[in-house]
Amino acid sequence: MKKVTARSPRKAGRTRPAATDQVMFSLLAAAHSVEQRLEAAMEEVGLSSAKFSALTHLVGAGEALSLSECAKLMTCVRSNITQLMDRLEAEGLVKRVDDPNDRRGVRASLTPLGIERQAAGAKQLAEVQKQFAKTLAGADHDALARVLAAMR
Amino acid sequence: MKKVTARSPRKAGRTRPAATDQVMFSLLAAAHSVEQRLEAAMEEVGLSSAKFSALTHLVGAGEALSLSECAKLMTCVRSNITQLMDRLEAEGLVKRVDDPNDRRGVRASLTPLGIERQAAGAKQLAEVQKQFAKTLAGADHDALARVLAAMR
DNA sequence: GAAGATTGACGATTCAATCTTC
DNA sequence: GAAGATTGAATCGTCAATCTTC
Repeated sequence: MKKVTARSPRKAGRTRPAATDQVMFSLLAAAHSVEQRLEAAMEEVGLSSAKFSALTHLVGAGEALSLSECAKLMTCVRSNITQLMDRLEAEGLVKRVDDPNDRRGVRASLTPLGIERQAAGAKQLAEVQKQFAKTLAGADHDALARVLAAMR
Repeated sequence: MKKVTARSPRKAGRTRPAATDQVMFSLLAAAHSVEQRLEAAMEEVGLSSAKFSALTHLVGAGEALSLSECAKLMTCVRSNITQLMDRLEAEGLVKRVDDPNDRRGVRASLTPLGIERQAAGAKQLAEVQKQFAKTLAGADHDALARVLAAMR
């Protein structure tokens, strides 16, 4: 999906409260902007959000995970993981290993390079988060947290 | 891009203020959820967000638009529009017409079916927005609007 | 040479169908 | 038959050529 930009019927001098109908679009636009920054930051270390997410889950697990487990953790469809792992494996960041207990299963195992890359990604993420926090004044930050919690 | 789910280290009883580090992820998750709902609503009338967006810009313009103009309005790359128009044209929602003034140019023209479909999409969008507004209490709504305006 | 559009390739995502193994 | 993984096709997005026309 993406964007869904809505025309902003900004009446000349009006700068005030995002027309109540537009709040939803503002939310989407804000998230989109954050995603862009995040994606750009990841690209600096040769990753994408999807790749970083997969690596992070593997690091967090501390062991090889079956592709199905990865799919569950990333809340996506299995075939997605299959292809994501194809790309990660092609870059030497993970390696597929046979599941010893279940001959149907395949587990994704981090390579040293994968671990290293994940760490680099984590640093990038921290940077983006720091930037994000700085963008929001303290009060706004709390207000946003409260509102988002309310609509979860 | 997508998601970037972060592990939520929710300490037992803690329900409080999304750990300050997680606010950014909450924002992304909230937007993701809204996008899902929007996409689902559009699908009910045989559209996607991208298709609806293109149709809406054409309706708004009130005339055929060059593909470059569409790209500008949708803030995306020209080749994206080429393919989006391919799909819209295949469904009979728009028609490519030669630009009379510039032999390089191609303009996208709405068909009656395209107009009708856009109206259906607009209805779906209104429904999602209504739902969105209802989810947020009045105060939260205003607070969100203010915060998002501050971080734009 | 620059602008308009297309094409081809790839990333990320989904779905439906298939194969192997439980 | 159900679960694990893969494959193939579709959408939506990007970029890097390429072709035609200005």
